[in-house]
Amino acid sequence: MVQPDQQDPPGRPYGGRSKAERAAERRERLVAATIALLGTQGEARTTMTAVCAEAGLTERYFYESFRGRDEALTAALDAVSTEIADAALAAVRASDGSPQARVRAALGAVVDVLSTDPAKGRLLTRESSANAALRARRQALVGWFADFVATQSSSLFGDQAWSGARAGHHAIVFVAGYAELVGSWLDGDVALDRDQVVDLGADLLAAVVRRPT
Amino acid sequence: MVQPDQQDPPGRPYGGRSKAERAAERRERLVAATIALLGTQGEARTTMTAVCAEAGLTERYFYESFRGRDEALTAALDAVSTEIADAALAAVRASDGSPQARVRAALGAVVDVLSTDPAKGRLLTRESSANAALRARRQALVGWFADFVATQSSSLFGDQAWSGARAGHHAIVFVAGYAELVGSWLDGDVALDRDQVVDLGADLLAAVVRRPT
DNA sequence: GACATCTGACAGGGACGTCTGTCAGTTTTG
DNA sequence: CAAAACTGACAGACGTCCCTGTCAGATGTC
Repeated sequence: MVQPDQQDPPGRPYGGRSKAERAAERRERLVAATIALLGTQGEARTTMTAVCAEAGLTERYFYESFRGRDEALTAALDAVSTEIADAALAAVRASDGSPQARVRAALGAVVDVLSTDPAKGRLLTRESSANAALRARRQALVGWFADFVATQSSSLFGDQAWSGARAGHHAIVFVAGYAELVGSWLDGDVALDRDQVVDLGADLLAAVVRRPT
Repeated sequence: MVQPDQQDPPGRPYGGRSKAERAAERRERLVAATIALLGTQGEARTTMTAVCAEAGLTERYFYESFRGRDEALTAALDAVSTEIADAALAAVRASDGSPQARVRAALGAVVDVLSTDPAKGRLLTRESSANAALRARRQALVGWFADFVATQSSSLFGDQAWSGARAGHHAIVFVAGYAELVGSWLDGDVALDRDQVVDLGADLLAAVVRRPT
């Protein structure tokens, strides 16, 4: 019998790390490379070959983590999305001021992430609809962020806020619209400073999500 | 001397129409075909070959009107954009009610154009950022529509409206956000009827562009 | 130390789209 | 009726990217 004693551990350590660790690290490098390329070169130039070169890996390892180019693109979009969602949530939790102050904290956290690494900003605000797969994911994310905004607003503004489906529709407009504005701001097409962009967002969120008094 | 008597008219009639007429008609067919393909098949499948086949013309005539694929794509986007701008302006001029009623008339005209021919809706709300060239044109159009909205709002709402740069920024959010909402509505992801979508837009426009009283 | 696995480099088939060129047949002009 | 322009069909070079496969060398286990 040439059968191995155990047929489950088909991976052996290498360089001191297990197979799973190595694969995870490679995947991370590939995602980071995809984010960098998407945000600097654009979707069209973010080819599999380019991603592998940027990550310092060969095509074989690409297929280890992704079924194809689209999966890497959506993974990059997901990574940036969860990062800003986490940042916004953490900022809300860390803030203990008025609802308006909490909104500003959350928007400030988002704006800071996207402007500190402009590649992430461009990826999220511009390249996120450059591809059919990205577009589908972006739509889902807009819906997710809209729900997030509606829920948070409801708990922040209480009775003063819309609720239910209407709040969701208004939030969609805010999320997509503010993303566009931030994108233009990152491009230098909007003459505002960081605090003004945040304040503008807070004002608009209040105007859009709160009921007329 | 074999020189022609006149060197300017290097085109002769054919089928009863002048060269310029024929070229213009072919260009129109190509633009219509591009709109149809962009709006039904998506940007990726809107290849030059496909556009020519859809228009019933051969590649040579493509280059008669466009330098390349990108020019045809942006021409299609421009055509739909001017159509809805004209429709909105005509609706405002035809309406003689309150500012709110005029806004509803304008938004209704836009929504009707985009829902009557869903291809135009998808093209404008989804595929308009599927390509680097389209994205650049879309950004310019968002700015243009935002100025349009700000100007119209200013004349409709008078002192109650923001003015200047701030109005422009708010209008960008409204234009991009409402486009997203209409796109979702066209996809069937928003459970509203036509009038509700229009009213929602009118409410949001008022909330976004008017000063808090 | 022998053997299996892992890694990186690279070559090349296959598919697709762009763009140019040719060629026969039709319509118009002189 | 001849010459010139117009039209439509099509072939094929060219470039790019996706994806698979091979191969030598490095690193591990037994």
